[in-house]
Parts: sequence; structure tokens; C-alpha cells
Amino acid sequence: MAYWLMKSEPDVYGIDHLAAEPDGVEHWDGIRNYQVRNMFRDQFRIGDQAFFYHSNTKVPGIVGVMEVVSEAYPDHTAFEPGKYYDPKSDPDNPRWLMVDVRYLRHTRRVITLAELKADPALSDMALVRRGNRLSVMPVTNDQWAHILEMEKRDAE
DNA sequence: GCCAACGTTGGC
DNA sequence: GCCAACGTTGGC
Repeated sequence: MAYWLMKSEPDVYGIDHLAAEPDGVEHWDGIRNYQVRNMFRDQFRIGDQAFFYHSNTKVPGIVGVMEVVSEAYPDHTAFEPGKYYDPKSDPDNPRWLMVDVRYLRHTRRVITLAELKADPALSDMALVRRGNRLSVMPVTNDQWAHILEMEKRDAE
């Protein structure tokens, strides 16, 4: 089983939105980055778990845990008029993929980006490396376990 | 195939 | 709101 971190802006779609979905399930659409698409296609598996990360907000950080509940499949929002429309993608040859995720829980507190950055054990994490803008990224087993331990502590 | 211009992400 | 860092686009 693999671990991931997936970013979303809470004003657009936050952990509370996911928690409120029927069965806590929603598709993770709107990914328009080839690296992420390839991760969805080649590495995401049912049963993987992911941190839900709030970006572009006052206190960015990890706010919840979810699980992957589908294989990658075509992102239909690319076919429809709207924010995510991409004329170069069509149902016969879909360019973009998405996966379904299911809400598991809120973390007991926000594990802030500042904490993650300050922790030497996480210095290799993609999230804290300078300039990294991927909205979906892998988390190693060690990093995952370490962050769950951080969650148990009170914020510094 | 290079690379400048442009658009987006996302922390601050 | 600013702007650094990056990915993508398109002219050549």
C-alpha cells in the first residue's frame, strides 16, 4: 500500500466538503499536470491512503486522511464546458485522469506546513522542497508514520 | 529542439 | 496582493 498527499484549497473543496459527501466518496478531478496524471495511472491503487492538505489558505497544512477507492479513470470534466474543459481531451482519447477518494477522518489538529518544514525527519519530503508545486505527491512509509506521530503531539 | 513569453500555483 | 518557481506553449 502506498501513501500520498493531495492538496486542495479549502475555499474551493476542503476536507469538510469531502466528509459531507454520500459515503464520504468523491472523485478528485481537475488535475491538469502530466506528472500527477502518470502517478494516478501508474501508481495509485485501491486501498492506498492519502493526507488531505489545505493549500492557499491562512494556515496551510494536513487536515485529514482519506483512502483511494478507485483505479484511475478518465476525468470527464475535461469534456464539458467549464473551468476544467480541455479541447485536446475527448472520451475516445482522454488526456486527463482522476481517482475516487473516500473520507476516513479529520486529523485531531492541523499539522501545519510550518511544522512539516521545521522537522528534520521530513526534509526529503516533496512538499517541503523548495519550489515544489505538485498538487499530488508521494509520501514514504517513514514519512507517513512520522507525521502520524506528530499529530499526537500538541502544536508547538 | 531551443527558449522567451505566458499562465498558474501557492506561500507569505 | 505580491511574486518566485515552475510547467506549458508556440515562434523560429
